[in-house]
Amino acid sequence: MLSTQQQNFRTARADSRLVPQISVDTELLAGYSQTAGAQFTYRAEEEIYGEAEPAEFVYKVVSGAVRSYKLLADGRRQIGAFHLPGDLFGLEASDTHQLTAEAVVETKVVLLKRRSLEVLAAQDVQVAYKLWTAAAENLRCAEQRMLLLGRKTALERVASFLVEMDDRCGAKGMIDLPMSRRDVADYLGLTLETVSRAISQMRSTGMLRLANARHVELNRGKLLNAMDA
Amino acid sequence: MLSTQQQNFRTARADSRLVPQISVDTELLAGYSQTAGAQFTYRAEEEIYGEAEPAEFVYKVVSGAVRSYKLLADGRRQIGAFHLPGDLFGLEASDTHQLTAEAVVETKVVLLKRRSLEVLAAQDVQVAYKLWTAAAENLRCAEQRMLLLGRKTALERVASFLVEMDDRCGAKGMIDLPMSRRDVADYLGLTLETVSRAISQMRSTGMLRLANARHVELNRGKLLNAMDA
DNA sequence: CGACGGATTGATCGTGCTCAAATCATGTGG
DNA sequence: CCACATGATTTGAGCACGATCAATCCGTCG
Repeated sequence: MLSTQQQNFRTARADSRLVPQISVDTELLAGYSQTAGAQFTYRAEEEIYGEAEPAEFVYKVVSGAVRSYKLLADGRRQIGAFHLPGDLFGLEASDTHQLTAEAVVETKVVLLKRRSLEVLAAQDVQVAYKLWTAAAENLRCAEQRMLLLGRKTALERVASFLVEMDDRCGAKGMIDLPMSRRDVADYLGLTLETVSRAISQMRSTGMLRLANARHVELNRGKLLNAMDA
Repeated sequence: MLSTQQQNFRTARADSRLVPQISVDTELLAGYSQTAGAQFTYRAEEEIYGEAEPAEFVYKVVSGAVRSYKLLADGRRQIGAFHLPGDLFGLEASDTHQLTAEAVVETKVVLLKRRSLEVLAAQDVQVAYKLWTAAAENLRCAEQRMLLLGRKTALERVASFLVEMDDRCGAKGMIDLPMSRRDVADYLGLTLETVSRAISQMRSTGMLRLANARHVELNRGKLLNAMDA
């Protein structure tokens, strides 16, 4: 089911303003190791939790990739975030999850009981403070995405996405996308055909090259011009 | 310059899942009263702070309305949130603001030094915890808006907006919009003409009535059907 | 090799945007 | 009080970007 390229998507996270899930790891995982350090592996396409389910755990991606999304009644889907190795997700303040989370490819995560995290936060100001900055960082990414979804053209959206992924992955200019064109489309508020056409157009204008559909080599200079803020 | 209807927009906040800025008031303002309780009034259209400016203060709306937005280089604007009486805004974890904030109409705010809030949070777990839930609540609203911006039709967006405003205002089913059609459009990722047409269509199908352009009476039942999730 | 799912490309359609004009509301000065 | 100016809103006409429907193309795996 899994291509090797998909399985190999586990590069180190680079520092970036665009990274949606934050690395509060230090403090959080100090407490984390005391409480519940279960590692778990989800198969590709497997659901991790559903929207409106009780938020029992917080997750940290070890390897693989996760998509968090919302659905409308008729099946329209908006992916709110992709979670890559190093990212935390499922960290709600409310007691139920706000989005559904699924493994995009085979994905290893470590689990932390939300309850114990809250206890920790109630005792340790450092942890509580980190929870705040984590949420605030996610909020900043969401604000950036609102600008993209509300006001950018298809080409700008795809360019922004590729640059974001490049920033979040290891080798600069070389991206192994773990997700399908449909996932990208649902992340950017487009259709998969429009995403494909945008990528083809970028290829023809030398903004990028494709080793295959999932492996992209960026010409960041040209791409950033097409991107706007 | 200001219509009386605009000045009168200061209804009490109702409890709602859609409210973007949260009421952490209790704890925060306990600390707040110790530190800096300056009240300030901004004229309509006046800038409160600019994107990328140092985030020196946190604000709480007393009366009026505030818009927070981002711009692209060519002037396209995405309003990330409207802040109504009772809402906090400008509460960043980073040391610079991520959006520009402007008074929509004449607006009274109370100011709190961000620095003193951080000091407070470092001492008091309750405050730090409240900061987290505040940011997380904002994040939840942002996730909801991403679904709207990425996947809803014009009609659904306007319907969702009106219901949101209704939930956030006092008298149910009666809304006094403080903002122009252009502001609404930039909040919903549409043009002002499309917003106007959507409202006209809703009027003709009995979903709402207009006393004037800014005063809307909703038929929530019919409206909610047109809205989807 | 053939089958399958994902991606690309093509042709056409439609929602929402653009450009433009008419209408309405509010405020000003005669 | 009314005529007029101004700005916001509504409405109209035509267009364009991205969606939809459909046909290959390609890579992977049986």
